[in-house]
Amino acid sequence: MRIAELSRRSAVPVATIKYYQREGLLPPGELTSPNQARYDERHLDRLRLVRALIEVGRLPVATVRELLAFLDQSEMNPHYKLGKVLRTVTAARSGSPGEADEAVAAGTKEVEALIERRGWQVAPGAPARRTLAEALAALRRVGGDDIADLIDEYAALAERVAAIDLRLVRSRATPEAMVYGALLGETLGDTMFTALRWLAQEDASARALDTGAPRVP
Amino acid sequence: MRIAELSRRSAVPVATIKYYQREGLLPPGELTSPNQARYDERHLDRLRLVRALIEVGRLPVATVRELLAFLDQSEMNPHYKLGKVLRTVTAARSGSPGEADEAVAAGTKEVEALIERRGWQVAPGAPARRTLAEALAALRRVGGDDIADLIDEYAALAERVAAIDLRLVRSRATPEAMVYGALLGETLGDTMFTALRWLAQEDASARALDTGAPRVP
DNA sequence: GCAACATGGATAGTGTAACTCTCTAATAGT
DNA sequence: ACTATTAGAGAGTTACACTATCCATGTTGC
Repeated sequence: MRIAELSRRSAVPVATIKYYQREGLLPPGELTSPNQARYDERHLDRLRLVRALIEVGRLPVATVRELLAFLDQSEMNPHYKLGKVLRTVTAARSGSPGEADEAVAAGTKEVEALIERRGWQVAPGAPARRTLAEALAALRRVGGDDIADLIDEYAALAERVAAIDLRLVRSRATPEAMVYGALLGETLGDTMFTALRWLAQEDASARALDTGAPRVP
Repeated sequence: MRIAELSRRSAVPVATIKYYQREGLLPPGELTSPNQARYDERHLDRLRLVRALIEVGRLPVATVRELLAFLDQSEMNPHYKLGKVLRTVTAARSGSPGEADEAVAAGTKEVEALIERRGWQVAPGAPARRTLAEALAALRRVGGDDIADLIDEYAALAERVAAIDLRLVRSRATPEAMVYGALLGETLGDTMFTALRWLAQEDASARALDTGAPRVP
């Protein structure tokens, strides 16, 4: 197919497709002449993945490029690749590191204690450690200690969510499919779970606090 | 205190404080002369909250302004206020609406069926509905049907997370404190839970897929 | 065969968000 | 007196994700 059809089928403007190609998110089409190229289903699949990661998964373009580069590396050990993918996604979805005052230091200690308590195996440099430490520090700074104190209960549920994720990943046939599944789980799956939590929260509020269903103003 | 001290104690640059004042996130100080103002602890608390919502909760400045305006409205019914807060936060954290093709329409149907199955009370226009529908549609477009098919299991856990959130909110003394707690839970608490999920995922991968702890390259 | 439209590739421009800088006149502290 | 600081307003900056314009070539409908 030509670029116009690729654009129509993916609902992505031609200019944007060209932009993604420049940025290395989408391989060039097969040139049939100096200014004509042909695209196939693989381009369409890739484009759909890119849009899903950017729009639904809210990943920056630069991160998507990194992730796709990993996926395309067939000579990399899949287990190593999986670690890279997890780390890249979490690093991108964490904010930029705030400054480390004593509140964050205390949060870091809390995180270490939690990991110890639950016997989790987590790399020392995992971005999620810092994200969690900063979230705890922020909660304690603004009067949300009661929330921070329930971290063990939340952790127990997070573990069960991760167990579902893992079961999914393992059910996939090849190591490559497992890595791909882990990527989807950590980006789109995360968005999905967050939305489910919002719905459940709204239900809980409506039910218990008698707000009624929040009205559209 | 003067603005320099406010800046030092909050670790927010003076120029940024002035920007937040212009944007209506922070009330002006008490003017003691045409070009001198005094700030107190309430300003510091507010500033800390603003930074936490922006940096840790990843909310846009415009959304924070909206939320603070609700919190400051003392004459608004707290239950209504709570609904407004939930809706405002979820709307901000959802992406901008993508176009509604037939995949999203199918996702919407799935979401409605799920809400029905679980007996959830959710307003028809809740932003989370669309977010979830788009996440499902995206998953199915990129080969993540297996993930989308587990939505009921995820929903059951989301319900339990929401139950913890609710218990917290109810344990607060006044209606105003409850609304404030709900805000913290839905922003900072969400960041906290997501980070916990990442840690649990890394543990699960390390344990079951034998990746070893992912190394820092 | 040829006019109208489409394409690849390069470059430049746009819009938004969140700051950050500069300036002025007027204090505050010493 | 003199240096540093401040309020308030406006302009400038940076990062990001597109979006638009060109031009030389191709393709296509008639």
